[in-house]
Amino acid sequence: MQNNQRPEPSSRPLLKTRRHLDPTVIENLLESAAILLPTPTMDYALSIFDKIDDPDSSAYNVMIRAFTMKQFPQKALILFKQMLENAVPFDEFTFPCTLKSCSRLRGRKEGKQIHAQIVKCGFWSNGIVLNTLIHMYANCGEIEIARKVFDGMPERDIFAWNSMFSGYVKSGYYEDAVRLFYEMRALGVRFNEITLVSVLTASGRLADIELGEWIAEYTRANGLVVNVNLVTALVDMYAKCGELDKAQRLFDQMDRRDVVAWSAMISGYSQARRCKEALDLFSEMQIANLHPNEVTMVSVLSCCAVLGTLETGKWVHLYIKKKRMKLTVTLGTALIDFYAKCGQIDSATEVFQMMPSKNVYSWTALIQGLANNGQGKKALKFYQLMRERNIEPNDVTFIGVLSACSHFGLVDEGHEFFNSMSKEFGIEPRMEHYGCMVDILGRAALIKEAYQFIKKMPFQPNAVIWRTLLASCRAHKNVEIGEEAVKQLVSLELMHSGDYILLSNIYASVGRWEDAMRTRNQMKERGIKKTPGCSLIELEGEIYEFLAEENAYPLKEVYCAAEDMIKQIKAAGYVPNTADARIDAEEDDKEAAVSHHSEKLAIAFGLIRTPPGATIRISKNLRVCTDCHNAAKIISKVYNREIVLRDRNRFHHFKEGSCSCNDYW
DNA sequence: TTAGGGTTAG
Repeated sequence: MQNNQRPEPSSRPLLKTRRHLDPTVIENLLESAAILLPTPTMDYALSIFDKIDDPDSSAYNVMIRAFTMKQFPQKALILFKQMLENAVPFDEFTFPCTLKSCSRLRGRKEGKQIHAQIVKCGFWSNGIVLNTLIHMYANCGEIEIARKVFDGMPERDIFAWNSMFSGYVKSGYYEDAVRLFYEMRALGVRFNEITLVSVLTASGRLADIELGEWIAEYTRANGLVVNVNLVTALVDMYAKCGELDKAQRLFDQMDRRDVVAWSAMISGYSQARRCKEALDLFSEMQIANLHPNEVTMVSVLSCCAVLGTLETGKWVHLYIKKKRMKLTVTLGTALIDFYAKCGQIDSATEVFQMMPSKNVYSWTALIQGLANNGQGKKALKFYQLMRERNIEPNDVTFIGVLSACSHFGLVDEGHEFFNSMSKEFGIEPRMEHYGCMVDILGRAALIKEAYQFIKKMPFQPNAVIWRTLLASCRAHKNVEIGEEAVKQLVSLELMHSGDYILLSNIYASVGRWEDAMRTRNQMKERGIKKTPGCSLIELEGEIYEFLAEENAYPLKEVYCAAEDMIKQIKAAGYVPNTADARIDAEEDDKEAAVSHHSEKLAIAFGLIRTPPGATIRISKNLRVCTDCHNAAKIISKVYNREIVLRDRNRFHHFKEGSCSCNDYW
């Protein structure tokens, strides 16, 4: 070239020689522009395509394939429609990519229309077409149709089997995936690494460690440990089977760890509720210079929510914004849940409103968050809005809705929602929903009604139900039904230390101090140890301990001080109840959940008695729960006191009825 | 031209 300049990326030389009219040349050029050129857009390819007078099937196929590959599935389908309108004949290469685009878009309607075209054009026996058809149906939630196509195939290759496995796994039919794998082996069909990845996901979700170990052994024996996808699936399987040490060891041995491998390991710790370790690993990931993505952040935020590390979570949110990460439904929901659990309900609402798409999880997280942060009316408003948007609620949504009703004494509404579950939505109420109803009635002082409600339950009430009733009896001083609840708990052999404390407090509430002491002594005699419900008050370096259940202060004095504070809280419009403590606690820490109530009493006592400027430290590893939070807010206003509550991770500063929080690690 | 790993609400 004389002028040393590169030619413009156009077809000028071709035009000069008029070779651009040669269809073979045009098609090669189109393929290069659409598929081989590493450009993220399709502008150049489109300009060539538009110059072709009557594009044939091959030209369309190239464009459809390129749009599918470059993540423009919508455009691929538009071109397919154009082919139909322009009567361009489909061939065997048209369908696989078009169906893949349908899968990406979860377009089952479009997929079915394309299926009709496949039958019409006589491609119903083409193996590759059928394989992608299975994949499309399985990905669009039509797993039964996918299976019908699979079963109807005269010959199934590895693609057909793998499409079926991944379909089962993506739809959550893990047992079916495992069953099919055993069938495959019984038939002597060869599987490959891709098969194993899907089956590992299934065995992890089912906690089927036996199958998982078998695959791990197979992987080692056949030298497959070089496959990053397969090893990541193994790490994930071990983590989901509760074998975190094995998962970590395998992760450590990996030569190359990508963002998915790190995310799998972080989520492993997160799901095992080993949140501190998950966050440590997240720091390590950054030191290793690996960039987290949306999926990593979901696990990280979930840990921040559990630990109550507001500052860390806020940093994660800033990072998400700075890196312009996509606010996916999952990520948005994790953010809502994080902010709500840290008491920042306005930020949770803001995130919800920013989300481009929402599902039942996001709505439920917000409703639950609002209900737990004392905004029951708003929670119900969002439920109404959700219904107006035609989002179908599920069983979890109703736990949020019913708990909003209980915080606000909405008995009639509670009944209506409870009845609507099965009538309108075909959801049979579970133990938890009955528990919510008992709580609603109990908080509203309808103790007899709550008791009758339990009696009419269609299945045996569990200890939580009786404990909820017992807590209501304590709040509303009902000795008779309280004793009945205890009788039931004794018969179920599920009496906890907290139940004795509740019964003792019921006696105390009606001035039966001897019975109150007798109940506590009974607990000691029966060797039932109470998790110390103590609060520590840190004042000028000195630590003062408050033990509610011991005789550090006479029972009567502790009780009356707590009662006085509860009156103040009620006067300010909030109804405290032990059910919140139970909701707040870790699932495996029931003992702590129950003792939390006594702790709140101790805090109440401490708040009133301690001098200004004191820091109340929450004992054990519990978070400052909603009740404590609200109590402190109200006390700071009513008693005009500055209060600092401190739990494992945060300082909560209360002043004039509002709160600000700081992480301290 | 078709198949694969990590994520959310109780």
